[in-house]
Amino acid sequence: MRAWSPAIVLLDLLMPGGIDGVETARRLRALVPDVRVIALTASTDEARMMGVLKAGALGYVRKDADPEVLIAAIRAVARGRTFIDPAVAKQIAESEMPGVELTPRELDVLRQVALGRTNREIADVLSIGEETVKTHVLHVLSKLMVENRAQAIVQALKRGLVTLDELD
Amino acid sequence: MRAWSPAIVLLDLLMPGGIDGVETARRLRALVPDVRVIALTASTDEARMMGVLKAGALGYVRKDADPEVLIAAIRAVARGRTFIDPAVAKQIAESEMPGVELTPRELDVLRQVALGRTNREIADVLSIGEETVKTHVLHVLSKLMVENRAQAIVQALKRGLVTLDELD
DNA sequence: GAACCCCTCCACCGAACGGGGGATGCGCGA
DNA sequence: TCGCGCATCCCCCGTTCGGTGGAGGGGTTC
Repeated sequence: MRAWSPAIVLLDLLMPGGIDGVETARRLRALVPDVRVIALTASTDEARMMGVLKAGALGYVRKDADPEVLIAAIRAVARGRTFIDPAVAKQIAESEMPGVELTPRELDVLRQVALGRTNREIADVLSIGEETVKTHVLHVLSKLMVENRAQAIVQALKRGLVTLDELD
Repeated sequence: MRAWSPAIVLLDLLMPGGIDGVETARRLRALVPDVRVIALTASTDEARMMGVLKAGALGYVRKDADPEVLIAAIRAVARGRTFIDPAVAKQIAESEMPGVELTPRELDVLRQVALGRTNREIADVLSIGEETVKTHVLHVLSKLMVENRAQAIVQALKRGLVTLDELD
């Protein structure tokens, strides 16, 4: 059974009527510590992914991924590296972002606000009226569900609407 | 697959018989400027870390880190933020702390400012007078060499006086 | 065309902010 | 003892913000 020592296991997490895939991975690694698990899944459930990674899987690939991705995963894992399906990574990245949709102009104003500019200054920079700036700012505050520009800045940074690096 | 989707690369720095991971990161970013690199490594070599960050990586995570850390890194990097494995960050934290020296009280006030609180609210939270808060705020603005609280927040974040995670 | 969003602008108001004067007390080190 | 930094408090003043009410034009969608 353990004749092949460091092997790679492509473990299907989709086990409708069976054992939990996460538990399987855990037991597998308990039995054969050197085994390298690549989780194959149809879902992109984040909780599940974390679970399986905790269980010791090195790779995580979606079933509908390109064969190249799977090959890359196998190669990476064979070398002891971790590999996460870019599609999954992307999905995680975009998940749990309470869809704030700012208009382009509102984003312009928000960036200026994050620069610490006053409404008057923003108006000059964007070549619009100060009243217009105030309108945009109020819309931004409303959409971000905050009460003032300080909180707006923090939210913008948290949501990646603005990055610290571009602030100077 | 939207055009602006940030591509995230989990780059393994351990490349025994191959190219230097740092160089790889550099070339990667040269080819695809928008790519966001997370460095995965087994070592905690500080020089190497600085090198790869200089090469344009946004994240730096140890291979033996908890999956949560990896997820957090992906999230942060997707939003354009940098992410350093807390374990690694802690290790190098002692080495350098450049910059401004705020008194403990000023730091308290600064954190409250970053929470978007008004002077009046800060006064209540810290159980001091509003006038006192104003004094501290003015001192902070002066020390950080900024003109208003918005800029103070940005500077505080840049200098690590406050972190995004503790803001809620 | 009607409904709707986005961008632009205006007036008014109270609250909050930034900056300038001060002042008192406390502790710590020269 | 005498500074000096820190923390606390006070008044005054002009500017800026946040919130409310609008209004008009351009664009898309149905």
